[in-house]
Amino acid sequence: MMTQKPETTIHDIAKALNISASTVSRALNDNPLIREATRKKIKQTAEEMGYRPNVMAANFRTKRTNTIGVIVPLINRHFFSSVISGIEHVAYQQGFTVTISQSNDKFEKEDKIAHTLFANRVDGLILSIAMETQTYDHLKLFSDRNIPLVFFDRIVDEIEAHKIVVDDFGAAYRATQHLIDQGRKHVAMIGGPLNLSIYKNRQDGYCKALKDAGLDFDNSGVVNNSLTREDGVKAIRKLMKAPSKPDAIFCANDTTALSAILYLQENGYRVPQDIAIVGFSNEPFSEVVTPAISTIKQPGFEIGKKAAELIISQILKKEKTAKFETITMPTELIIRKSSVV
Amino acid sequence: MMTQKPETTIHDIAKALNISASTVSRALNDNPLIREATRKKIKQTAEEMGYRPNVMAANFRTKRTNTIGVIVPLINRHFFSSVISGIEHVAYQQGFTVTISQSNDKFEKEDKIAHTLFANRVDGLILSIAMETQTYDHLKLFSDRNIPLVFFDRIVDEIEAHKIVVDDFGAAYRATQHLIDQGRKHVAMIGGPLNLSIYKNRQDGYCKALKDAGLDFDNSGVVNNSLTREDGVKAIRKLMKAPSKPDAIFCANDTTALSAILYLQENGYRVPQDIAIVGFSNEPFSEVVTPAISTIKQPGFEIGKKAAELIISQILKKEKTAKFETITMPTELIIRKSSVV
DNA sequence: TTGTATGCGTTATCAC
DNA sequence: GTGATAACGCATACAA
Repeated sequence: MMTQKPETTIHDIAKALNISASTVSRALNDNPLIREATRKKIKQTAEEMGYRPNVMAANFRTKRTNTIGVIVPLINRHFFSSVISGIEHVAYQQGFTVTISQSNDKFEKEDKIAHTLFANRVDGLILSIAMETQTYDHLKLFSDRNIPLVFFDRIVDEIEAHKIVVDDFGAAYRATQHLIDQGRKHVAMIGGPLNLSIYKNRQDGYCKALKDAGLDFDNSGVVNNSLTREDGVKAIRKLMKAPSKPDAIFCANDTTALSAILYLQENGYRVPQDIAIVGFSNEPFSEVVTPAISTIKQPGFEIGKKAAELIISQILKKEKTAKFETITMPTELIIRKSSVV
Repeated sequence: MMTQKPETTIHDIAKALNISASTVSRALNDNPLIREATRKKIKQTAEEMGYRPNVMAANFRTKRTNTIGVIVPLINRHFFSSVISGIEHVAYQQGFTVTISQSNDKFEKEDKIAHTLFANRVDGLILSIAMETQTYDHLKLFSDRNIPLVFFDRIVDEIEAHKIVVDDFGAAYRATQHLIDQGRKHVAMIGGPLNLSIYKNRQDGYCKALKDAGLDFDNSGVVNNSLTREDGVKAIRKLMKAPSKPDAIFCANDTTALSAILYLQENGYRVPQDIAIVGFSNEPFSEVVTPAISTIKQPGFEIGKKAAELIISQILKKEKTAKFETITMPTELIIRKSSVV
């Protein structure tokens, strides 16, 4: 059983220098009221005595934690880890700490995490909601008390907050149009759950592109699922069993695009000659798979940076944010081998 | 300017029920001393009054944050984000929060982060050190004060702590042996910085395999760098310019294995016929690139889970950990097209 | 420019 | 079983 040597506090430093603790506190916080010489002496003594500020005490006192909470569906997913990386990058520069949790796309977990983060008094919350989430009381917890909230990717229309999205509609439109430009007439789609606006928007963009091109939109040409590798296989199988087979498929993510390509190759179809494919997200594998997947590039790192900037600026200015904006980040259609003969 | 309605505290509840705050505190913490009826009444009132515990105050008082700090070189890297995901998974179950930072492989940033996390009084720290890191005072900060520390992947021999590694030596040995088994005689290597034991061990395993096979080890057959995509290109270029060209290359990660494959294909070499390749880590792209990359699978998620379990068990038992262990997680050599004709 | 006094909300130590 | 009280370390309003 070791006896811990007690941490030195500002009082210890004060005593050592025969001054008051408040002066020490101010000096350590670079309060301009303190004379330069005093500050210098205090800082030096603090250093010598091995002083480590007790941030918990300061947080408790100031009711601020300098901590940003982040909830994503899955940490271990390239887009989300890129966003997290961007958030951390900015947060670090600004002296904030980042607490990360993953909802695993489950509402229940998201709900619990939100309550935990709230109880821990994070200064702000950045999140992309779970696929399952349909009610938002756990988020109102924050917005009701003016704790800054920033949504990205999977946003919530019902709550007022800054939101960062990409132009899913436009990107999907361009992707679909690109397939049509290649002379494809039966462009099918593998889509996500429509309660999430990003998937709704991607689907709408796809439909609009078909319509504008005068192609009749046939409902059997769209399969909606949760966009996993396995779901992708089921979806492509279903599409290929339909009476009128597609000659192109727009997939709402790269994972299902990959499923489709692998399935098609295994079953004797040629990609892109028989069936052209476009995905969404530009996963790391998309560039190197054969054929390389045409896709929509989303700037994950930049989205994270922007989200952190938005939340920190809200945290630092005390007034309630008057006007919330929805920021649309640029996307890029990357044309690779999977869609061009 | 909104006036925030003040949070209700245990004192408010106490006043409302004409009892003492300590009783409220105990009841809310399910202290068995409190009579069931009292507890029930208190909890109900707390609920009605919208009571939210002030975790900051409790942390301050108890000197515990229920927070685990994590430092990785780069969040946005599949292996690390998998580990983080595993850590979060276990931490969530056990009621811990996870704070993440990335060192970007810079010593200076790692140092600052360590100090910040320490000041924030994380209950424990899990980390994989930066490539640059050569001194460890910032980590002694923790070990000196018996704050649990768990290393994974890039560990530090000089500090006593639980460590989680994979058998880099053995895995590299098997990978190299596999290449030799394919009849390769000139097996080169693209290695990482040797101050990190994982890369040292991988290189040693490679050398041992050559030696055991009676192949003479030629120093010009190894190029060490920081294993980025670009470094990989430089390395393969250098290897192919050497007087005796390799007919196989063991790469210390999949990123450089990919660099090598792409470079070789562009320059008219066939993989694996002319040159066989094995990587390390099993990145998501490795399975789907053509040819698919033979590689060593590291259980990132499991490593994260194990790290979290180890640190939490240390946090919960108050005594100083007497005996530290180094846990070796299993790896698997996945043989794909890049190494087998 | 510095010092004094107070309180943040909770838990822990004593009492009763 | 419950209550009164102190203490955690710091920041700040106010005083000097």
